Amino acid sequence: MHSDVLGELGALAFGTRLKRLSDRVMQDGAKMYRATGIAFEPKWFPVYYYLSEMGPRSIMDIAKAVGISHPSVNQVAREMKAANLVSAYKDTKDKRKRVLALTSYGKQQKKSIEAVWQVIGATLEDLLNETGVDFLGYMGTLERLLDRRSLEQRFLDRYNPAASEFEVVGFRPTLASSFRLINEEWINEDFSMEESDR
Amino acid sequence: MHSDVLGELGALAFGTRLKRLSDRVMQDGAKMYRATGIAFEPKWFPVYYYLSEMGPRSIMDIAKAVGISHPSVNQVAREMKAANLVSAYKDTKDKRKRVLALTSYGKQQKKSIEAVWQVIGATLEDLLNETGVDFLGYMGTLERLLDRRSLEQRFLDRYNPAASEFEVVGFRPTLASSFRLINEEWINEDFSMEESDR
DNA sequence: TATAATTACGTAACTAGCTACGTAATTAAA
DNA sequence: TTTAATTACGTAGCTAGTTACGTAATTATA
Repeated sequence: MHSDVLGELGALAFGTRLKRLSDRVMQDGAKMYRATGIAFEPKWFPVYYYLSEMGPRSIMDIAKAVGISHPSVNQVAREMKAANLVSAYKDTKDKRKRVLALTSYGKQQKKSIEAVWQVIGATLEDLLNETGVDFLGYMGTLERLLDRRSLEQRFLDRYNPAASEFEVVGFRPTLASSFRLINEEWINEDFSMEESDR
Repeated sequence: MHSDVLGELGALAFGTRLKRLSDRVMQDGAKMYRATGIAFEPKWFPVYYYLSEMGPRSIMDIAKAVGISHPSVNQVAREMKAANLVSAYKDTKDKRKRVLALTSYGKQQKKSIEAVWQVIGATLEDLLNETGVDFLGYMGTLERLLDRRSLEQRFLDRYNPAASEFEVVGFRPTLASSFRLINEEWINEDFSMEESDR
């Protein structure tokens, strides 16, 4: 499809490819819901599912459980409220908390939504099966590896090993500083602009 | 880390998890560049790499090659131009086209950028190796499967098989319409709003 | 060769996440 | 029991992509 420069690049292009794949899947996800005519959006999925399984929960509970930031939960909540799927009320024990719950309409919709989920789930399952491997399982492995030690931390340990907990050999500390130096000169660069700006 | 409701859900949560993982990797990607002090952003990566390998190329060429939309390329181009990494000029043969090229400064920066890429690449390679499987390879398989037949198409064939090319058995066509019906009633719903709105 | 269709591009507005920051409520510490 | 630290939340504004749409240039067709 795309001639795909990214394939050649190995691990370096992992992030770019992952994002491209994720964007593709999410876009088609939205199209799938739209095709069914159901009033539901892909980004509501984790919050709706969590509330329907666990009952009323606070904003932060939800954020932690589904792995997104609390402002995102808030945003989703506003939209789902507008669609009459959830309502919100203050926790009486802890007045800082705002608790979300499915409305009766929200609960009642579950059957229809689950029917759509069933088809989407089967579609994805078939796709993943076609890879011939346990892709979801490997993705889980990756998630757990990053839970243990973030990509940033992994990078920093390698980039500036002197600052690392276990004081590795080291001729690297200079590397970090040299990048910084290289980068500070660019201001005095002479450069030749071409035409066409729009 | 997150108690993770999504793991239980199997293939259905694939998109959500993929996005969450991709967001995580891209965020840390930005942090890695920042840590080096280099004036470079993750989203410039595919465009910069493509131009440095292929020489001057038009907006659409780039968009197709790296698999993003042309407005995105445009946006990236504007930023890279502001950073003096690329310049743009009209194609003299085809005046619709605008061609991007690395500036002399842009070319000259390649060594420093590649030094950073080397460390990022090694970090990612180690991470991926820790999964114990050829994760990139499986991701490639998935990409190719979706190139052949999009997720949306796979869904539609299953959801409304009558409309499919190969006229499958079928008691499903009704499914699509029933969803639509269910969904059109919701306007007349009675619903009980609770307090707390902010 | 005139006209229709297509292509390349730019702009605008939308999406779904994020960080940063401020405020109120709760919990811990002095 | 004051006071300090922490937690929960809301708002604002950023990010990196998207779709939709308009215009100019090229290509194909009648």
